[in-house]
Amino acid sequence: MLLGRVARMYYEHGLTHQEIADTLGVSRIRVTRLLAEARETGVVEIIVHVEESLFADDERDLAAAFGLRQVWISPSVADEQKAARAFASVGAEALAAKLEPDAVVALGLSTAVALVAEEFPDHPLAASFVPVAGSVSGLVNGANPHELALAFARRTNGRAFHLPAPLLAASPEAAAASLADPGVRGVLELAARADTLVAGIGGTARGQGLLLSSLGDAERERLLADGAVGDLAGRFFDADGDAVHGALDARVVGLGLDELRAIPNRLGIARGETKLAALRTALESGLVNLLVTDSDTAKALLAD
Amino acid sequence: MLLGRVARMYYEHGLTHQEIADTLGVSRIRVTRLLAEARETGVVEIIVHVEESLFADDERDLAAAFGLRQVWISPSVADEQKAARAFASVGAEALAAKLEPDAVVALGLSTAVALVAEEFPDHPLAASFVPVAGSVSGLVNGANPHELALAFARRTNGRAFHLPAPLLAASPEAAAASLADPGVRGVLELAARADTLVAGIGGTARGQGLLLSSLGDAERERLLADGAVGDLAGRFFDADGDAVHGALDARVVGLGLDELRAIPNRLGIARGETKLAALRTALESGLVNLLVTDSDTAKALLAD
DNA sequence: GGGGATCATGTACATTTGTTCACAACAATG
DNA sequence: CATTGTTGTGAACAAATGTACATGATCCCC
Repeated sequence: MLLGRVARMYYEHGLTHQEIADTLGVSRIRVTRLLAEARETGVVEIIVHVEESLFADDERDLAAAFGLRQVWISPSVADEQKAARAFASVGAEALAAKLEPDAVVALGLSTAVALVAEEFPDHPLAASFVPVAGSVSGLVNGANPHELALAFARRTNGRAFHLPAPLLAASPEAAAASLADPGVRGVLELAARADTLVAGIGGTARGQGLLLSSLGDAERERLLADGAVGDLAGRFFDADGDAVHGALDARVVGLGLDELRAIPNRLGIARGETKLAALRTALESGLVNLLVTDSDTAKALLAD
Repeated sequence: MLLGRVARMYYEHGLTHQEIADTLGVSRIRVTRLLAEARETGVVEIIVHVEESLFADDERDLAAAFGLRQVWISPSVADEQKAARAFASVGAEALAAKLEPDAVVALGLSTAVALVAEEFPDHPLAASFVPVAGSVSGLVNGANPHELALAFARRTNGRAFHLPAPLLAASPEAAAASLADPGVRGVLELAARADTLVAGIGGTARGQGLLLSSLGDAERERLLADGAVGDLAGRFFDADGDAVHGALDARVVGLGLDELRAIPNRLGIARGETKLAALRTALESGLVNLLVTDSDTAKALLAD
């Protein structure tokens, strides 16, 4: 077990990579890689014994300001990749905290949620993961609700459901036909009874979010004219947090805004300046009652 | 709790010192130091999940070759300071493994044992620590048996005993007088009944060990002429592992070699080329039945 | 027995981390 | 009130670590 020896020499005896390489007769780079592997595989476990969360005060303030049940904040850093990972791991922590064994989790389609799935720890909870809307067509590498449900299910030893329908049907009639399908309806009914919703919150900037980016400019303009300020799991809402019913809304195959709002735990996952307006509305109108965001966004939300 | 936030940002979110410093508005150096503090104070705990020890095969071979009950080997590295610390921490591990609550531990005076005391983990065992010989006069920073016993006692919430006598009396008569003192005798009798002896093994090179370095060259020559190859806790032995009785031996205030040998667990702690001959004899003659050494010394001992 | 992919490896470099030093602020001591 | 030690600080440097890329091995499929 070379890996274990390397890990112990490094973490228990404080030798450098080079020293370990010399005593073991391997290259330094190999030691570096073995150590990375040891951390990834859990051979090396690092525990920080701190009860309080990183931004405890901001989390408390945000919860109070918007009447949220709980808030989690990840650290903002310049390095976007790192910030995204930190954000996702805080999201995973938040979801894990709310998840009970055999829970039913409704999943909104969102790149943020997809990242959370990646970071989700391996804990056998046997939960069920159910998409709240159909899939986008084409390759959207890993952000399709079905893959997403699968990723969560794999990590929790749970079950993943598939909604065999497009997120956006070609016409209102086609959407209605999809919804009439027993398989589709069954899954959506299950999603509606979920304990917990996990969804991203999207803004209305051009090209933002999986739904908007699949629309033309004309349709987007129409949405804005109808008062849309953002979307939750594929459903656009206006400045009061009410659903924007229109041509687009009728083509979406998924739970409606009121059905989403009926789910007890509604965990919103969003960060970034472009999402601020949507986020503010979603929080004020109670669309979500649990929030994961980053510290910059939190500060902006609190700066009122 | 700045410390905790820094630790979590670093270990849970993988930010760099600089990134943490920027988000928290402190200097990078401060972050570096806080992280070091977090590791030292145990706020950050690093566990390596590996059952097998570092040099399991050599340990097994050495135990078999010399009929030892158990052997612990620390990694040898060029950096002497680091090697010493690794050695000491393995020594601490070994002693901790053999220590039962309320045990009586006899302590041989040795810099190696002193280092072990430094590395000994804080575990409340309520053991008693008893010197097997008197103190050296003058300042030998931290290697006096009394300080040594205190250091162990502090970390185990145990009791430290003091032997109010010099290691080396001015004359055989003075030594006898010391031994006649009820306080001294009481402590030595307790030491003789110890469950475990922890002692360094010294060679006979000039200036080596606390005892030899306090002698003149003439006395050392005399010792060699009498056949001494090394010492255990202040008592010199010859190539057969038998006591070297002579002018020096009569002046030492402490347990005799036979009394040391009567202690059930005898943990020898020694490493280095200069100690090889002494170590080999001590092992072959059963002066110790438990051994802590480093990998270079282990290899040399096995190369027969 | 060739391609062609995948994997492991090491070199060279970039980044990150740790350490030494000099200085300043403060507290204890004469 | 000077003085000595103690502590905390950051700048500058030295060391350690991580990464991108190039190379060579190995396997697999045709």
